[in-house]
Amino acid sequence: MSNVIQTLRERELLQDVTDPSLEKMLVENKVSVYVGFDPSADSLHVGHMIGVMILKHFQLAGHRPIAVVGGGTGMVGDPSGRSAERNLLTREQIEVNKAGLRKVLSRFIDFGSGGAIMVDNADWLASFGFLDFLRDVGKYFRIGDMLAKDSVKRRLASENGLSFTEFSYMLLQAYDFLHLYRNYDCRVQAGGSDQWGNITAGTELIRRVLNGQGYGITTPLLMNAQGQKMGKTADGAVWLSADKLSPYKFYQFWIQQEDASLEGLFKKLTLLPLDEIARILKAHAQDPSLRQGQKHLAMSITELVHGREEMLKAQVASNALFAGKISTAKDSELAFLFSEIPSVTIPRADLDQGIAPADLLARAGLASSKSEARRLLEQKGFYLNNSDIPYDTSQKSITSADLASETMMILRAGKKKYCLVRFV
RNA sequence: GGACAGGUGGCGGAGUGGUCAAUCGCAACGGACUGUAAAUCCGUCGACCUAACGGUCUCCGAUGGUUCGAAUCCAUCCCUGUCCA
Repeated sequence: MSNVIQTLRERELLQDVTDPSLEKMLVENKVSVYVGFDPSADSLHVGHMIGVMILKHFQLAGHRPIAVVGGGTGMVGDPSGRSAERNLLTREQIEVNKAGLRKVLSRFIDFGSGGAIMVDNADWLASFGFLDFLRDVGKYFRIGDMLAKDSVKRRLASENGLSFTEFSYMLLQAYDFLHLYRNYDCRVQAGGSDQWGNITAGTELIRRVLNGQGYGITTPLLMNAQGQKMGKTADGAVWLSADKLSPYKFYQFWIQQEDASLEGLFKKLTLLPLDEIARILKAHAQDPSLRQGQKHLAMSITELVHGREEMLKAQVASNALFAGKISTAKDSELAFLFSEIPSVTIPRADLDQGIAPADLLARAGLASSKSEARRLLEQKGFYLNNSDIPYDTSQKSITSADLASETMMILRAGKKKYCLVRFV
């Protein structure tokens, strides 16, 4: 059996381990490992990818991943790493979200027979009576220990404080681990570095109740070179499902990464062998302006997340758009872009009458309001049909003379935000 | 239940009767430089109308009130924190 801990270490996926004997244990035994996913949305985003990759590496090393969906804990809310209590989710919403998570996860991890499993902690938490919980779980926790947790200390010191519900969260997560340890022979829990307190609460509980040995590992959070959390764009989170973020936008997100982030992203989020990563980075360093590294990264991750076909489409669309001016194209050449990049359809009659540039920008969604569209025009940030000179604002309206092909027009806001408009 | 401190734009945080659509920082957006990087510099950053000058509307937890005029004063309510019971 391969040494998964060594693999994680090499790929910058390992921050901390609760006990050094874990490495040896994992080499000698085939075990189950769990990562929890919060059902606060119906999909996962890049921030979750680390946890997903952990499960993936464990599976590749012959272990069994358990994806725990927090249908029960999601009703409470984890205070770790957040500054204020979040809104509680309804039972119905959690069900919807759970289904979404399963769909995304199954693209990474093999849930086939004998493979990974997914469980919902609502199955054992929901029917757990409060008095039983206090007696069977609560009595193993010391208030002093709980108050000493970093996540609790920070919140107590903040002006938001924390509610009893949030304070109790660690008991629930600790109990999850105990339950999985008992029923699924799950020996390891992995999570982001902000989960350390919750994870050790679990290993402690296992020790006290069963005199057993559970292990925990934490991973670094995804950061850029400036140490800021990664994974947010202007549109929000970088989702892993195509219906929340198109493969084109996903691909673009990676294309736009800075040089300094490449190595870590390759190691953490792709399955490329280390020597190949080294080779790519070396080639990139020869002439960074070619952006070979970013292109390779975008290809690898997009293929992993959306599949080869979607990756290729995103790649072709990107290459077409970022190649330069498009003024005498044919509909047949542009049509494939319509489903790939942000697109709108506008009645042909409107175009024949002439559309004010600010109107068009707002309708295309490149500006959130007309005021913003005007601003963009004023600042020379609107480019028509990929021209390299900004739209001439002395022109009052856009007409059929501005079409790039028979029925289409390509709008660009700033350097890299595109919209394809089709007039029918 | 009591005492005190708070609730301001995506976030942080000024403002404490008019000159406030609200200083400033961060984030975001546009431009310059580049490589669809980074760093730096310049500009913008509630909505609507206008080619523009400019104008209109909504806004400072909620609701009422005082005033020619309120984010700023008063009342009630809601929420948060700290301490006391």
